[in-house]
Amino acid sequence: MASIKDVAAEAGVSVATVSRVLNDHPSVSEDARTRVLAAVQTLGYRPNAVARSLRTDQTRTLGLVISDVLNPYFTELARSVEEEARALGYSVIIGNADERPDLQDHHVRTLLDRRIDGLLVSPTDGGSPGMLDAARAGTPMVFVDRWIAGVDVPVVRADGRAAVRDLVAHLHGLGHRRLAIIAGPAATTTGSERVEAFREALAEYGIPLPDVYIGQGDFQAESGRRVTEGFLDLPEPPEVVFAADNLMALGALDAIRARGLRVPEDIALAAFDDIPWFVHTDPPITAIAQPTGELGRAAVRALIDRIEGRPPRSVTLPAHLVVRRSCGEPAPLPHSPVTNRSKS
Amino acid sequence: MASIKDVAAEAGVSVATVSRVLNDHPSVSEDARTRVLAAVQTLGYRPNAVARSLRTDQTRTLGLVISDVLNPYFTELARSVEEEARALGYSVIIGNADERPDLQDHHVRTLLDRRIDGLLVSPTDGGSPGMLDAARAGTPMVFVDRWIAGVDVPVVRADGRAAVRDLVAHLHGLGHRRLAIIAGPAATTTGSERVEAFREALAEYGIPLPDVYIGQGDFQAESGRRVTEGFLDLPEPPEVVFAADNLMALGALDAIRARGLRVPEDIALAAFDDIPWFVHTDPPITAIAQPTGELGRAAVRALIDRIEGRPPRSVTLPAHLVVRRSCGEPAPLPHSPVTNRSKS
DNA sequence: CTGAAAGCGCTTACAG
DNA sequence: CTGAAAGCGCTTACAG
Repeated sequence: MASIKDVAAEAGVSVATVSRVLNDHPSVSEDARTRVLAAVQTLGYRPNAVARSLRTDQTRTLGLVISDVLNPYFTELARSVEEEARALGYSVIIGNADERPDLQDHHVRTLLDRRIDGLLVSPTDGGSPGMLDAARAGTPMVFVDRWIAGVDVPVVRADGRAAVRDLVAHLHGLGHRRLAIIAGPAATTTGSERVEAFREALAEYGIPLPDVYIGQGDFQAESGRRVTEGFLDLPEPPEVVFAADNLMALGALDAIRARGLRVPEDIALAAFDDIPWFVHTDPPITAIAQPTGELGRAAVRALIDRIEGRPPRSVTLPAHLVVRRSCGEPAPLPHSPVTNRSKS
Repeated sequence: MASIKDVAAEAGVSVATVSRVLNDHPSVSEDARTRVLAAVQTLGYRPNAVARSLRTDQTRTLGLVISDVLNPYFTELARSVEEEARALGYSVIIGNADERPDLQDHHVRTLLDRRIDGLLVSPTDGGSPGMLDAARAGTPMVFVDRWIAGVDVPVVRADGRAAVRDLVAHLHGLGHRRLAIIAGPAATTTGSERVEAFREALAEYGIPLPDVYIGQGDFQAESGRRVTEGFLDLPEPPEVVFAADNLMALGALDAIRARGLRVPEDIALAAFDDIPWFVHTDPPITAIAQPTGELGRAAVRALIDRIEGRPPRSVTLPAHLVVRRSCGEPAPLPHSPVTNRSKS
């Protein structure tokens, strides 16, 4: 691979001059510029980003540590992050934590070792040691979607409270009174906040949220299945299951279907996070949609502000309810009346 | 951030010695080793990967350029790639081409500039200039899923021919005779191969594949919608639509539903690539499943073999048919008999 | 406008 | 076993 020395030799100038034309430095003669450019052409020269980074102490790279690449929500987030970063002249390296704190830590460390300029993270838990260290060490950092309290890092996220309230109103209007939730890990903000929002919304209707109706999931499909089975085994199973993310909703559907039950006739289902497939599931699933693309872009802007010395701002955007048929409305076709469980 | 010099000073040795203990070089006294390790501890020292890479001329990083992150198939592929790479001591940087040759080129260039040790690519088209250059320049490279003819690069992919034959047998057995396909870009191998496999399988039953039954898509949902609308507008619309990937199947469903038609009563649907949601769509979708995880792992192994000087091998794994209900079997419940289109 | 030189943080022959 | 020194490929004051 040709190096800057080769280009300098080919163009008959010093490496300093080559570097200057490559970096658009103003004081370069027109003659030198054209000769360097020609040499770059003939040699097919591309600057070594590793060397440049070592010298300038910046990589123009952002790290993004997400909780689960297999979750369409994060994959969409990742896409918008990369897009905005690219538009602003940065690359992004994604680390997938798979909802595992140890893996999250692995990626944070690796990313920091590579000297990324800043870190975007959606923490998997209360904060793995490596992440906390990074935050304390002053690494430019922004939390997206999930965040950690007590750490001085800007947060870009969606507020689902109003949407959850709308959801509960919708469910209440349909006559549902026994509502359960499949929660995410309590150590994660989206895990606990969604439960709290749900509890508060229920309280407005005088409906309690008993512990047996709070299933502990981990945002992955398998946990949705397990928790739902537990709900269905209850002496008084819930009429509605609200999954705190789309993957656990998938697991819930698996469990419900395995029992030969139907949605929404036997049990209603709603999910946090909307995905294109929810339109085509049987039945279409009522969900709370986040402005995912906006979140990703805002997070990148905040992080780059921080990196480039401008004051970063936290951003909170509203989520909204998308009503479909999985909770019982609008009066689904009354097919296959034989069910073994009925609403209260 | 502490550098190797700081550690050396703290431990009272030279930087060479620090480097040796960090790299497990045998000739270091026990005493020096413990002092260095202690210094590393107290300073929270982490080696600068950028400097190390510049010096050793290796980054222990693999580049993965995929066609579309929003496609669950690629996201699963990416996950298995990262997993296997991590197990073998490598990191991976993902570049998302969004099915755009120009973006693919951007990522290949950026990755090469970063001096990744090897490149895994699922080419978006016949080969963008940057990619071809890289292959010719001898960059360690392996094609996954899609490949480019005439380039001497190992290929790790699935062979869907047998599965497509099984699919056609299944469709023929259900009485379908007018079968259409939503193809991927002809410039991509999976785009053309799937059409050819389909055509050959149909030929075995004496069924032709007229041009009007070949819709040109680009592997993204919107094209599936557009092509399907075209099919439905035909004087003699097909009885079956086979989408060459899951995203175009999603678009097809959107289009079918927009017309108020039902699957499979009015039109059957099958897809290449299986995803968890296909179990829960209305109706569950018959699909051809690839051994995605295996492909990702095999591709990483081949690439690392190449990087580390061992002869890499191309790998072809079989895909298989997963029959569900979207093509008409097993005799779906006869609900809502009022349809405006019937089978031949 | 231009070049020689220092230096970013490492690793690794080389000499001892 | 250990350290001084060179060098990876760049960028950037500094001097001219």
